[in-house]
Amino acid sequence: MQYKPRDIEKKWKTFWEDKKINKVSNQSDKPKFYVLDMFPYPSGAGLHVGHPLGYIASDIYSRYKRLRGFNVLHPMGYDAFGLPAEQYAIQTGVHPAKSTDANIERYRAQLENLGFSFDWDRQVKTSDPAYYKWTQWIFLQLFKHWYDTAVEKARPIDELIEHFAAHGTDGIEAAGSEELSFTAAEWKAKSAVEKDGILMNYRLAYRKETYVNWCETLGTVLANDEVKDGVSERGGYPVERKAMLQWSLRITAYAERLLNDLQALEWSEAMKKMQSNWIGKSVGAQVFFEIKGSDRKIEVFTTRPDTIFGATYMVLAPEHEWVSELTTPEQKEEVAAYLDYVNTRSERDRMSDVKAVTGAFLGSYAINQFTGEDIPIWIGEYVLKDYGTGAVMAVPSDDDRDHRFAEKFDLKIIDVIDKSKYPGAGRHDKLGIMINSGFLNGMEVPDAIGLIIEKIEEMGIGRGQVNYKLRDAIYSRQRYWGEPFPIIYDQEGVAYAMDEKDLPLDLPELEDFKPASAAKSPLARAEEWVNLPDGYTRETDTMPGFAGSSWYFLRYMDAKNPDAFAGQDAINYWQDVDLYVGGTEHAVGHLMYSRFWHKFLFDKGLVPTKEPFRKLINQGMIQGIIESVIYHKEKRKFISAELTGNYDEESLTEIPVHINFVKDYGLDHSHLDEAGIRKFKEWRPEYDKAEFVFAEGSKQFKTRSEIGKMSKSKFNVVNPDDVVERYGADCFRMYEMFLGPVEQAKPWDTKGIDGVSRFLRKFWSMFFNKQEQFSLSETTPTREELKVLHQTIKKVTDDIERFSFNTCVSAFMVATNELVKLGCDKRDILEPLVILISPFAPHLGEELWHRMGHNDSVHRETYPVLNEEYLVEDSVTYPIAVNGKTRITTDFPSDTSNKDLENAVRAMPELQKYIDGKTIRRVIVVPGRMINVVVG
RNA sequence: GCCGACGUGGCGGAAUUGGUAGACGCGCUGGAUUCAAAAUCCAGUUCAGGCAACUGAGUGGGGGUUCGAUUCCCCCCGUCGGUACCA
Repeated sequence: MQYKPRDIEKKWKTFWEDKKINKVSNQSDKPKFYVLDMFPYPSGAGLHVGHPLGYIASDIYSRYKRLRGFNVLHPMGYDAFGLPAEQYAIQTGVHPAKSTDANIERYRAQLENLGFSFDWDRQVKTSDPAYYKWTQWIFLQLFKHWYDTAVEKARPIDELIEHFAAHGTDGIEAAGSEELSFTAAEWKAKSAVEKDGILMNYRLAYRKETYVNWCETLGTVLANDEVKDGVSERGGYPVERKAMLQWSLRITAYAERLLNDLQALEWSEAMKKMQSNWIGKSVGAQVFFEIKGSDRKIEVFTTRPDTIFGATYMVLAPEHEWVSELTTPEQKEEVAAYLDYVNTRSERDRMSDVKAVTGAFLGSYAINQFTGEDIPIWIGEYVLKDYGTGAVMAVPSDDDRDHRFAEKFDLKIIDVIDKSKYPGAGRHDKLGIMINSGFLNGMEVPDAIGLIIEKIEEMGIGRGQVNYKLRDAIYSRQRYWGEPFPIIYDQEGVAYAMDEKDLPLDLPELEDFKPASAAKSPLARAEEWVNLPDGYTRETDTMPGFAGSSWYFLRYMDAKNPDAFAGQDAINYWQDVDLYVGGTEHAVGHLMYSRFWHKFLFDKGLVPTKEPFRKLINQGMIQGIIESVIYHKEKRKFISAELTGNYDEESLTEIPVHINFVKDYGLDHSHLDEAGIRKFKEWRPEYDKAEFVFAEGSKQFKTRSEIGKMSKSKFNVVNPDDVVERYGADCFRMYEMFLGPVEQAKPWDTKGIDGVSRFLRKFWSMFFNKQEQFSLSETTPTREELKVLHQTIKKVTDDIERFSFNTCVSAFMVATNELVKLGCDKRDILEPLVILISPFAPHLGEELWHRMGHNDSVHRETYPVLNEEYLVEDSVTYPIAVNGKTRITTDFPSDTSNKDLENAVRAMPELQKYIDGKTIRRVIVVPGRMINVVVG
């Protein structure tokens, strides 16, 4: 009987569906286990072979946990709002909801094809009004809360208003954009607009002016990576920095908790480090600098207040609000020119380009109260508006960037730290002895920091402060395809929350998805929707991608609940995610926002856990091979890749070519042969007439190959459906695991799959006799057979527990090779083996299980028990090394003592030639492992 | 630039706590089976030298710790991910 995956897989899929095998209940006597995958964005290119990698791993783990007696939640859904669908709509006029639903349907079919044990009744879709009702609801809660730093907890905004009415800002410790101070009487006297402005300073969801990359021609805001060299990547239109009034979330209020709670998580150290670096806690001081001839004081944050005697100038971010005020008439022209330049630079450029030092002098001076000197005020692109206060006191002697800036513009440098006692210490190290620093002279740096902060506080010009690199998240998008804000404004622009019982606020229907004029979201076009009868207007921006994905894992717990984002019973049962599997590309963004939302819901008493994701496994990307042909733009010829050295790189361009046309793709000698060139010309008729230039004497037109993302635009997408069609889902699953460690990135190569396919046929054949009939022997297994079985149980179990699925597949191969060699056909061996393999190859396992005479699903079985007795060895093979180099191997009985081993080795005649007259200095015996003879 | 990860045969990778480097699979070579092919099976396969026994080298490069380093430490190179509006 041949192994026919196509028939088997279809049969068992139906069986599982009919018997509701994958249905998960929120009530169970079993312990719970929640396994979560990062849900996909349903792109138009469909699922490619890279997507399922993590899903397969988590599915294996889920099925394994079920066999071990857990009630396992393993759901799937779609991150359905996003830019690509909107761009597609702009190009084609197809409504994003329509294209998204079509893509979801395709994803669903592709996912089902792979035999995952998802409980599809819990599927979520972030663009579904029944879902985003709750995204909007959580947003409103953020809007209605402020963060009380005294109790480290979010509190209702009404309590803050009451406090203001009774005591003003007195006794308030709150996370805010800036520090405010007023009395109760002053509060009461304020207008509605003023009160709105003040509350925005405290709300966890608030509006403020922020800078964005604005592209006038495209009429839209661009992401940093859509901007290349100051112009838009699409079309090459100019991009400028523009201030816009936008919603933000006050994630900074939670910075300390986000940092501290990392400790208890079972995440990789690398991941925790990335998060903590992103939060970027630094301890230092806030200092106000007086400005000569002005009442203004410039606020700076510095981690090195000890170096304040060396602060010889100041640098403001070019966007700093006082730039124009502090610019003197003589400097006006220069400053304006510089601001024009900075406007064309993306934040990324400004941070990474450290060699090109740029700046402009404003003409004004601040006063360094410690040296008493006037210090010039500059602007420079290396100071970013949203980092700290957007202004730095520059200490060229102890900061690299300040140093480069001072050298370039010939500014004064005063050495304030003598590092001679600490050879090897760099400019940034907080080490050395203070010099040229008045009362600090002679002190060690750490002591000086303490004293200067005291002094700064005493002088009333600042105080010790903790600062975070983490910035509040901009939450507005001028786009159509996102959650509408449940916010309305009165004629004066005061923001009000919509009534919660009117949620969800549905997206209005539109014909045209292009941005509206004057930097407005497309929603501004839906005038009837925007303008309410009573004169109020709706917010026209929509929420960003991370809105829906910041809480979706909670919705799965109770996906259809109409009365809450999830019912309290369900949340109390499932608690949190035990295992979260997803890509490192989400290491900071998504994981940080989810943690923030979760903590907020925890403060509200709506979730019982402080952290959403207990354990995190990062899956590496499966990359594709990008093949391109080299085209000479002016000569309009294609150049074989090995000849490009003869041409100016500027005149050449790479044109991606479909990998199916390329011979030996991914290899050094990847090329187009005659047929390949013909296919290429048929595919891209615009190049029909172009000449192909070959290397002399060569018939192969070489292509350039590189490893990169699989994407529609690179024509290198490999669809799992095609692989499944040919080899079966079980083979695909095992092959993806076999490729290598889940965490590691690796290129896809379909060629190797034959090995796994051969293995599955071999495994299958163990259950059949020579007449190809299903046949098992009921005789008692030999010790040797039992050893193979129990070694495999041990290896596979250990490896699943440490998420090493590639070595599990190897273990199954090894076991099969050995059992076939032993001619084993015994039920007592093969039955446990089928259970063991069923998480990896669920259809194959089910088929064999039923053929063995069982009626219930193998996936409801109990995991085989390891018996260590069968693993005991009588003898150990010792490698014997001389000076660390292995020379011979010999068997010894397992219970030989170290002393006996040493004596036996010393006496071995075959070892003498390696000792070669030298003396044996030592013999190192590692019991059960190896023996090393040290000679010299 | 900054933060993080990775680098082992022709290829994907294994070596779990510092203890036989290359498990398992692909590919390749030779053979069996076949009219032939596919499929299957057997043997070999890190590199260099040698008919062989064997000898030497070898885990991106350089240095260090150790009886012993793919594994630990320092420096360098390369690739990938993130860098706040791609998802």
